Amino acid sequence: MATTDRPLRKDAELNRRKILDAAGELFAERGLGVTLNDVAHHAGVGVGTVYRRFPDKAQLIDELFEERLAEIHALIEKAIEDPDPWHGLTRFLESALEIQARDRAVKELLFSTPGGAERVAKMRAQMFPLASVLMARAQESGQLRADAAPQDMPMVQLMIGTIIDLSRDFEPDLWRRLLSIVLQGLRADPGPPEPLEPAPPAPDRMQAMLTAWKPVRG
Amino acid sequence: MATTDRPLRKDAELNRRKILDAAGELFAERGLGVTLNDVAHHAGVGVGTVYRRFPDKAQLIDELFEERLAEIHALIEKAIEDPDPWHGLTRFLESALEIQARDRAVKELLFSTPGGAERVAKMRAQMFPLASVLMARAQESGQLRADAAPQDMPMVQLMIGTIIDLSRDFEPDLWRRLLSIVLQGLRADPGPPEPLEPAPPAPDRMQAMLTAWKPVRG
DNA sequence: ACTAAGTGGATATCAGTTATCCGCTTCTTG
DNA sequence: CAAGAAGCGGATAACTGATATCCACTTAGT
Repeated sequence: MATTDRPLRKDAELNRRKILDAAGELFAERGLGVTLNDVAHHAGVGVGTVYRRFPDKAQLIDELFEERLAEIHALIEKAIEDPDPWHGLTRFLESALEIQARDRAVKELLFSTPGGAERVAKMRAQMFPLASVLMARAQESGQLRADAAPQDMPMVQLMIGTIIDLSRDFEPDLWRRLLSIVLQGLRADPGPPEPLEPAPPAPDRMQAMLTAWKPVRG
Repeated sequence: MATTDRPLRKDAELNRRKILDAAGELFAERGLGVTLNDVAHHAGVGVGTVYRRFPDKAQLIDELFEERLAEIHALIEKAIEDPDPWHGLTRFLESALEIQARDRAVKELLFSTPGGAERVAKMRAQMFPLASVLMARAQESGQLRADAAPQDMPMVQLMIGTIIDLSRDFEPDLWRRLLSIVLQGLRADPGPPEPLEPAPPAPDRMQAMLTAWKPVRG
């Protein structure tokens, strides 16, 4: 749709890249809520330039995240091929969540359709059967509890995503601790629990984290 | 501060109650984001009346939730007295989360200070040592894993709170399923897992839930 | 050197929230 | 039962914050 047009002027193409880069950075660190004015400023161009290049925010986002989503898709396919099904499952969750930790916008893209991005919806639909396979394998090998369902996967991602958002600016690895707990709870054969990875933050830091937390939009 | 003034006129006092009731309902079902105009309309009075009675939203909230928070406080004190420490712990989490499920505003109050409500901060500070006792007891009895910390408690509440918010309008009890998983992950002596409580929603209902989800404010 | 393409950023527009104002109504009390 | 204080409703002023446009000016490219 965008690539069939005749080539942009050299400087325009450069600005286009600057915009895309700036948007990527800004979305990653502040979420999809950033305005195109912010993006323009951060890219060192005028607002007009951004709007000339991208009809609206949704378009820009679409273009920007096609690759990022494909990345996650690839992750799950790789996880299915892991010889140890449980290991494949946990590695997938970990790596998907690492992406979420690095990029605020990813969670928002995966778990809501701000502008009605149908592309994302399709992607999710594609991933579901893959997640089913991933989990089925871990169940057959007797490692994942039998009553876990593929539907639990996005829930876990969302729950841990909450911790990621909560602690990002204070204790960026804290989510791993909570993920350990959840994974422990998903085992079919829970032996003595493995030690919880990062120690919890000191009570006063917890306090700080909690008061900085912002609730969801109604 | 408010009670030292001379008594309100009869009709004014009545309206005052109507406003408080309406606010309680509205906050419960839509969160703290509702406007005082909404509250006024829902109470069947004019906006002016609300602003005459309450200088601003924060004041209204403060007044409204003093009791609600005390309720949670009482819950944890009761839990400490439970003869079975693990049962006390799980019952506390369940009942606290039931309140969150019933009332959208509670989570926002507990886990953020929108207007700088110091009262809430104090309350949290009071609860922390109680949570410590609750958990210590369960650890001494060998039921709660030794490396769990009181700091994990609010995290769990937040994580499950996410599921509550996600599923409230579709599958209001779904959070219990995820709580089961987390609790399983917190046991020191995990035998064969207990069956997961509510079944997961059908895939298409999951899809609906996820696309309705709104991300946090940046 | 000429023109089509591109640029910046002030600004119009829109939406949503908070809070005020003031003409009118209702209580209260002497 | 009068009179004035207290209270009421709700239109609307004042903000805030975001999106998107417009147009005088600059630059690339033939």
